[in-house]
Amino acid sequence: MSASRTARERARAELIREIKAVARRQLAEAGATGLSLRAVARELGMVSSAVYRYFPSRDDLLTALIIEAYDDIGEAVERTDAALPREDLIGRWLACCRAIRDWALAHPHEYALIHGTPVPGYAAPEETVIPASRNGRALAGILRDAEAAGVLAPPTDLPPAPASFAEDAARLREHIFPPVSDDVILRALIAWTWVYGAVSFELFGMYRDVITDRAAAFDHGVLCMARMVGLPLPDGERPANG
Amino acid sequence: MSASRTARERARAELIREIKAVARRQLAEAGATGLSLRAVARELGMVSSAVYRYFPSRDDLLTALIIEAYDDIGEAVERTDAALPREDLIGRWLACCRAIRDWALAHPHEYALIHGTPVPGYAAPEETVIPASRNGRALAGILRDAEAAGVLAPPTDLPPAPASFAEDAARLREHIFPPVSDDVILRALIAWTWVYGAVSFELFGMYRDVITDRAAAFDHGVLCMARMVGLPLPDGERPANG
DNA sequence: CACAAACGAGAGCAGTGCTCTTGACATCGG
DNA sequence: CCGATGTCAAGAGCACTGCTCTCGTTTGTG
Repeated sequence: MSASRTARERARAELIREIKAVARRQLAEAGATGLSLRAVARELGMVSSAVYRYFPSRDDLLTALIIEAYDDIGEAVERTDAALPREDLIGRWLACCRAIRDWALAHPHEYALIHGTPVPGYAAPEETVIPASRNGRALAGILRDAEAAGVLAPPTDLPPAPASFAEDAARLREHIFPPVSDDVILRALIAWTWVYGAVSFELFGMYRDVITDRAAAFDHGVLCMARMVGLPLPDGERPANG
Repeated sequence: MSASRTARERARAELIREIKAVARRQLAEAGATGLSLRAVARELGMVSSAVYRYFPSRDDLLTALIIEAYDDIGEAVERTDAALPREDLIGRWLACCRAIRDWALAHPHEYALIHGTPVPGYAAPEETVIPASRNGRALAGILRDAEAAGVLAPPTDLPPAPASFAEDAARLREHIFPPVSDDVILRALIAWTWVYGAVSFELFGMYRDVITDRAAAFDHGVLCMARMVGLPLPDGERPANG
């Protein structure tokens, strides 16, 4: 299985790896539209048509890189989460969100690839749907542990989820979310949305001349979102209330 | 002034307008990277090099289109806001956010241009910074009216803004925000971030197989954000509390 | 051993952004 | 009124792109 039989297959797998490695480097330097199959081939010392033996088109190579990027950020978040004590819920939540931001800042072009404008005529294939949900899964796992520990206390002064969300909530509850109310599930999606919105805004320059200490502002937003879904805030961040 | 003197100047202005119109149509159809100077020229019945007399490079044409897009969405929001009674604060807030979403859904490629991945080596020039803040200004205006009416009641169970935000808050308070606390200003920025994050997620397919009734979910998120900044919720959405 | 599949190399097609030169035209000063 | 000046569209051309096709050659297998 893992040990490819023939030398040809081993060479093929190795070459695919090399192509992806070079492509990823070029992607990191020049961005998605700057990724050139010919340039990749040139750097590898072969001719452009040879690359087409391994990736039938430029978009296929791009798709492979997108999947790698999803895996990369997904693994970064999961590793961060796994390194923390399970009972430190808010610490895990904050760390996971920070991991997303840190990864994005370290890999701006790859982040743009997976959370930015889809390339020209490029439609995200089905293969990219599953890895895209990994980060959401990690955050949902924290919610699950919070629910199991009985510490989930969502604020009651927010509007109720719309009735049309009930079916979605039921499906999500079956697959990745703990058995919490529709409200909490939708708020978790809102939080998930915000995290990526904030990272995108920061990366695409929207906070220029607006927010200086973006790391601190990001943490603050993440804690606000945690409060919204019902996670207990750390003592230092809990406001004075009677 | 407005009446250009020579026939040559008039012809030039007219041609610039035509180029931008054709380019915008092509942009709407094929996206940013699908915008081809040669194709624009072809459709206008002239040769590619002639276009360079009016736009020194493809990026300059793109920049012009970006500015137009900012103006377009900015005007859409402001017109929406102006059409509502000033005292209907939450109605204006909701309508403005909906206007952003509606515009983005109607002009996905242009939205991607201004809030998606920056094009390859393209760095957003200074001209695009000012029009980018128009939408934020509209939302801040609602906050201003709410503060003036004395109905701003931000929840107290959220963490306080970090100290490092004080300088930014002071500057923003001088320019576009009403004299409210640092907390409220930062929460408004969080809300602003969320709105665009949600629109981007929807547009880029992140809600596929997650949220079905995206309009309702968007409204719900917008109301949650309104509650977070302290706007009074409409009666129908206010949860039962004592 | 023979045959088929896989392979690298090269030529070629249609397209791109952009530059440079050329010749026609309009505008303005003397 | 006429010539100098500047603007214009057009075309050729450069370097690049994704992609296809055809060559021999190499490699693995029946």
